[in-house]
Amino acid sequence: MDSSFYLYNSLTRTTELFTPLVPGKAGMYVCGPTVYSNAHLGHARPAITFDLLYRYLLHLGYQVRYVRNITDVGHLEDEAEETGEDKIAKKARLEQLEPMEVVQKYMNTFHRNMADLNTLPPGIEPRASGHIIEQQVMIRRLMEKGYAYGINGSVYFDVVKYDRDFRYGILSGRNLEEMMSNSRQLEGQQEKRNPYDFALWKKAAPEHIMRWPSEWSEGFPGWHLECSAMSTKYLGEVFDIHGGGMDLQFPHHECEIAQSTAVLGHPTVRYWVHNNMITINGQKMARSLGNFITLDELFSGNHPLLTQAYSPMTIRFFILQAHYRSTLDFSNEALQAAGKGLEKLMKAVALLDKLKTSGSSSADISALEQKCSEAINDDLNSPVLIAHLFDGVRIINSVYDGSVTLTAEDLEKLRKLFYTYVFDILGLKNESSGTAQPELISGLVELAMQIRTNARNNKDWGTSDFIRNELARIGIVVKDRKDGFEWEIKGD
RNA sequence: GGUUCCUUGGCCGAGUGGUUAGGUAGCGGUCUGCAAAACCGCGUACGGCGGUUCGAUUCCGCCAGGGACCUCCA
Repeated sequence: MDSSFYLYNSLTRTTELFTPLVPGKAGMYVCGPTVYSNAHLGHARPAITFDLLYRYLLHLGYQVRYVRNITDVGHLEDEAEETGEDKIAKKARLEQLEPMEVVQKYMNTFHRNMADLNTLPPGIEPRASGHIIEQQVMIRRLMEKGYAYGINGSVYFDVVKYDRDFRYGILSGRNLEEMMSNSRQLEGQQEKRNPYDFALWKKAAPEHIMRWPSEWSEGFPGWHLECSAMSTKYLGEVFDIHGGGMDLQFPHHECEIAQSTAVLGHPTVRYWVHNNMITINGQKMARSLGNFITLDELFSGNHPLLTQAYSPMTIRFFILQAHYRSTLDFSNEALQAAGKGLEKLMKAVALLDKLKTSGSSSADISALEQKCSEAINDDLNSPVLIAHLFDGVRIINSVYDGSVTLTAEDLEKLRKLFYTYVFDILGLKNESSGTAQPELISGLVELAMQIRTNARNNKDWGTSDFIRNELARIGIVVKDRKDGFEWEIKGD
């Protein structure tokens, strides 16, 4: 099996052959959510993108350490303003909850949504609030090395000094001098030596609940610091993959690079991988823009913009049908199309067990295998992979209809191909409504169909159609075939 | 204003210097008692204007439109 896996590296802006730091092992850190409200469609993009990457690395035989953090402290409403309030703390105030209740509430929802989307849980899911010590240690080291300065109980990262010794802006392609000459002057940042310096430690205002003691002040860590501290703690000073949304490239990931490099003297991440955004009416879907649809709303159809509910697998398939580095535009029409396509794919998979084999094959399964492998190896090109799988769908349906033949060996190969790509790698699963009493239902349907078959034998089309129509009305679809009939419970 | 990306058929969305992406929707056909499903076929898609080339949707330039980042964001 060809395992030359190529991945686009945002840092070098090229597609590179993936070679792990340690043969047979892969380390991956992905920026998780800030848990202060419900997860929306946009959050499904990185979750599914990096789930695909995780699953594919596992498929290739790597022992993968997958770390995805939960930001539960330190994320300010407005980094630039001195008045910036911690997002969690703000929500806690609004909902009259303990900050940790807010965190737990939305973390639970996030986990439920992720499980619904059939994403595999990360191996380690560290929380910022659980790594205050590690972050403080890092601040201390940054201060010792002269890359951080304290003032009025807060500590800031010295971007200018860092830029002199290394270079600030390598990931986002920015130049500090240009940035400074082009930036508008913001009010209320007198504490910092430079507007692009960012907080490592913030002194907590008297009313601030989330606070930890430190030699600088009672306060809390800055947002960017947690990822630097936790990624190196669990993955080492150099690790393979760091993922996240493109919108995190600057400043978040840029600051992470600066912090880690300043402490260690060398870069830590080998492949930076960024997923693109989901748009709605051509605009990025974001909590702060207010144009978002939560995953629960999508699953229930309970949102003014939704004409119907969409199942988790429809959402997953919708996302996988676009390349992860392209924007993906939300619309009901697009989601419905994805749902229909997924249904077609899953029906074909179910058909694999009903196919008859022949002495010879009239379809080239090996060629299909090759194409699928090439697609996924080409920077996780899931849309092309899916296109090839639909070629396989046509083969399956044609074999079922008898216009294409397969040997037992080829059929086994095709079955393995579909199971591997559809279930293991793309992470799709069957959602057919697990009805409560399948035996009772099938017994009743079989009874009705027996009556219908008798009617058909007597060319009593009226009775035949009546039974078919009535079954359809309660959601059971009848399909007549040359040699009998089939029926199935229609999914939503 | 700075940096950067995008513009593909009704919709979503791949891709390529000359050959079918795929899904969905539409149309025609096969099959069927009629359907459904499936299969087969179809519709002159590559924002505009120039250039390079034997040949450009694909490369270059200009123009138009849109997006992302430069605040928090997946």
